[in-house]
Amino acid sequence: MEYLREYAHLRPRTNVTGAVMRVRNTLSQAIHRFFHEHGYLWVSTPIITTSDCEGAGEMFRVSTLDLMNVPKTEQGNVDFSQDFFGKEAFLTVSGQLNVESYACSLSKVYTFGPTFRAENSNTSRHLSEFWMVEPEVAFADLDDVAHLAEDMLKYVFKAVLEERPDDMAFFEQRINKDVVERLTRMVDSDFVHMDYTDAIEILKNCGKKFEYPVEWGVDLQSEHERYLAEEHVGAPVILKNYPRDIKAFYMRQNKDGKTVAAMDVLAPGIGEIIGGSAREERLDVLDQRIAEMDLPAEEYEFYRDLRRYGTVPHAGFGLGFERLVSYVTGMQNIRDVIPFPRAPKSAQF
RNA sequence: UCCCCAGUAGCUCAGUUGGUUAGAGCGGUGGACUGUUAAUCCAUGUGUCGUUGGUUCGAAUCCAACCUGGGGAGCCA
Repeated sequence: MEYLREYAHLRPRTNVTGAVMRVRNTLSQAIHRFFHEHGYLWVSTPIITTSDCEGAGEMFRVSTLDLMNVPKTEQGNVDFSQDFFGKEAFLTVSGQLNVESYACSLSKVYTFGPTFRAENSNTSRHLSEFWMVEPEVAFADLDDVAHLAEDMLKYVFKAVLEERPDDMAFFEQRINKDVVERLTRMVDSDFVHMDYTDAIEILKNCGKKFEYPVEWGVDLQSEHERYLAEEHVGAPVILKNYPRDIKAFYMRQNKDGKTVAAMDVLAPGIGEIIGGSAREERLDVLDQRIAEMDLPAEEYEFYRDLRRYGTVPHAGFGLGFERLVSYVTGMQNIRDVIPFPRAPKSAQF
């Protein structure tokens, strides 16, 4: 597979890539169909953004300035007022902040489009350019979107099993023998929902030695997530209500003052496939968080206005589309489930 | 970005106590033979041994840095 990535004329003609791309197509069609049938509107959020504070890591710069001859201000900084948009611009790392605006007017919306992260992530589950599905629901809480995630996953798994049995049989035979069985099992069984606090207890009492010790308040390491999803549950598990200190500023504070209404869906073999939360709709609480985390408040004005002028409780999540394709097909490397993978030091064709 | 492993012929790989002209299989090419069907037989290999530099009388082999890929970790989806 690594070798094939170097040959753009060959890779798409192989049986593996053909099967992956057919399943990928089925999954994306099924996602749109699921949301459409449930009354969601597809909102295409911008790919170019001038907000450098979307909160999810390094961004790619978008500019038409001449790199050999960059205009400078009197202070010697780069003069972005002469750039194409008259200010700094980047490729988006998430449509969430934008789509929240539309959730608060159209109630049930989702984005499905490319996102870009300039992180130096060299792993089999990260891409620099990947597609993300982000539903956002007004008047929903964390449990609502946890169940939405579960329903959506079951719907698209069922669609793949029904529409692509030939390709799934191929993956079962050649890539991963469990791939059909685990999807079939999941379609008609309830997901395990678990509080972070309970997960910590399970990890502490499981008798297994971890390289990183477990304690309430720590971020779960890969080895912990893997134990929960692969050994303890043996299926995707939904973890909820994480400590506030390890999560993003926009997640809704719980009453206990310690945790935040966040959830992750952990899939065996892949890890985090979905990350979501209830959004903090109370302006004073949000401002307090922005201050605590030392974020530039002036960058979040439109986001604050969304609370200031008639606020609405809402929640949503982000699904890494390629991670979903990886899980469904059993393909181990995420670079093999996208037509033209982009990763650090790698952007051929 | 960190740790580990790998990079030798078109492909898959062998080759280290450092030693003369660096190997095999497959493929390719030329020929022979043939009721073949993964044909067979004979012939045929001057390859920046990933890159750059260093150690040495001598480096594919030892050292350093870098590049690319794989596995793991971090970041996250």
